[in-house]
Amino acid sequence: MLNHGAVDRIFHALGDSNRRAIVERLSRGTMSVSDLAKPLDITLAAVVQHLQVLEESGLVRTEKIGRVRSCQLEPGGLRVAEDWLSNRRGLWERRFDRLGELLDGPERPNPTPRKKTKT
Amino acid sequence: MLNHGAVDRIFHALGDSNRRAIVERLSRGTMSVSDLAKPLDITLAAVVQHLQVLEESGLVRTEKIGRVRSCQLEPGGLRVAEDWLSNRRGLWERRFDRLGELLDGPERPNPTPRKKTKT
DNA sequence: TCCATACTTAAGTATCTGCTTGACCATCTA
DNA sequence: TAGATGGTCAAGCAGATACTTAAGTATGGA
Repeated sequence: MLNHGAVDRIFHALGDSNRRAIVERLSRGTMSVSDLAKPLDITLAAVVQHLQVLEESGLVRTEKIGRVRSCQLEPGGLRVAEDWLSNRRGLWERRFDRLGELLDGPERPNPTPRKKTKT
Repeated sequence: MLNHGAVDRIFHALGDSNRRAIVERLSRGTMSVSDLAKPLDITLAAVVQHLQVLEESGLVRTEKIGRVRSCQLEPGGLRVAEDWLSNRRGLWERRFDRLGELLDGPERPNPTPRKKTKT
């Protein structure tokens, strides 16, 4: 399971609940490492390690100013994950619609915006 | 990190690349366990274990018909993850916009991190 | 009935992960 | 300049995780 594309790193990073908690807090605003650590019931060092993972995955950007490291969300990272999910869901739901058509005619209450059929 | 809400289970499940590969294939159509296993370079038993995790997280539904277990995607599971992500991103981007307005216009690429106030 | 197919389950293992401790460095404030 | 504050780094450990093997069950077909 040693893959390591961008998507892999992002979903791996989001797989941990403390890291998701960090993303959650950062979505409400930029924050220092020790501010992030405060409500987290783990040591500062552990938070730093989580931040490393988050930064390598592209979900978070950090910048050190003086002795304080300021952390902020990188929305593009979230976007990548979101897109992966919505593409998969889209594929499935389109397939499902087509099956519905086959089974009982063109009576779909949910009009999927159809573009060109690829493949 | 022994949380275990729905979101936790879903992101944990998506954290593994083989499990994501399974979701990927299932997004293209219903499939049996051994069909899923074929391109995966791990044993059938391992695939069954991954499917267990996916099913418990609500990302996949399976049904046994005769001796074949047929697996399909549960789009609602993907939806939960998607929503979590887009909510966080939304929060961040809305904050970002507001800050941009405050500063001087709708196009601030780099919000200056404020550092002077203590407490 | 016999064999193959399609899983299922349990037990064991190697590797990974999250976390801690403790020593350390850099910056700020009095 | 001294001490406090904020963060960094490395080593090590316990438990989680992904995986394997091996033995077993249920179903389908000849």
